[in-house]
Amino acid sequence: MPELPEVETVKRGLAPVMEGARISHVELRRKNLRFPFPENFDETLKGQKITSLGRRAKYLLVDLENDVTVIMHLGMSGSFRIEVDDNSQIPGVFHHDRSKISAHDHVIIHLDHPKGRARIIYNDPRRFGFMDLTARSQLEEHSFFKNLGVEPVGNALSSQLLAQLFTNKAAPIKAALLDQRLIAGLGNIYVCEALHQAGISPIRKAGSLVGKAGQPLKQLMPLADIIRDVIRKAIEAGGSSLRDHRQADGNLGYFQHQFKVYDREDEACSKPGCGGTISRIVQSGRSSFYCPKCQK
DNA sequence: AAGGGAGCCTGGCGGC
DNA sequence: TGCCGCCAGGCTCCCT
Repeated sequence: MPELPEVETVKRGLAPVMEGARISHVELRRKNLRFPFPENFDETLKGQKITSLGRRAKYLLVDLENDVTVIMHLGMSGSFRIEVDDNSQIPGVFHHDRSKISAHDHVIIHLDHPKGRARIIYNDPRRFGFMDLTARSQLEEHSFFKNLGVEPVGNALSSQLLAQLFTNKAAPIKAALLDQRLIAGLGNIYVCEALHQAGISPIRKAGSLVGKAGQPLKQLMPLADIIRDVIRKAIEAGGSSLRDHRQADGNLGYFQHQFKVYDREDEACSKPGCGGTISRIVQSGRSSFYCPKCQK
């Protein structure tokens, strides 16, 4: 499920149960996801109090009181669900029907929260997700993080920065925006949506939006604000729920209803007065949806 | 050296 | 109904 807004939504859903809770034990139902779990994964978590949850790009971060951070990535199909005991009174967490543990439930984190017991279950059919451990102080040096670009929400992302990142880039802007070393957290959906709003074709070479003096060309100017806006609105909507994929609290995100181009091949472009038709093309192995009439 | 493609996995869907 | 091929929100490695 996870681009940045979905991971942020997961974090917010898990926080009321996990923050301040103690991990009584961890069940690993297999020895690897995309990568093997670290040797000492379950022992390191066992007995630890969770001090806070965080997020960097599409990574979920779980801080423990022993200054270890658990790094979690949901890949393409990872999700969490929360199950609480009947008598639990954990604020902001509602009781959901206890479901059976299924074949793709790979990790179960058992929690003692001051207001009741709970368990956090990680499910991932395709197993592109992964988990790792790091000392909190070493996080930025970790191989997952050391080459990550700026967060797309927040002031670091500006048209000036985009111009700088795109200078002399021959790659299509679609690929540049998906490159986590430039901007960290964007994925296929939100890149398609942002480019449509900005009226920029995904095929356009990134470097062609930058002037000779390295300044953002007029067409590039609004893109930074548009990206920020798309991501913020998606977070507000609780992310996007494709194929009924649920958030950790059991709710569905609803941003998918606001898609203007993603998965809308052959539909009319929604831009007022455009009259174009949404196309699907493949760029570096991934679908790009765009309107050839108003995206240049 | 940057950019494109294959590979990692499983499940769901549409077409025949 | 059944089978087959295609597609999927990510990321890394390898080849050119």
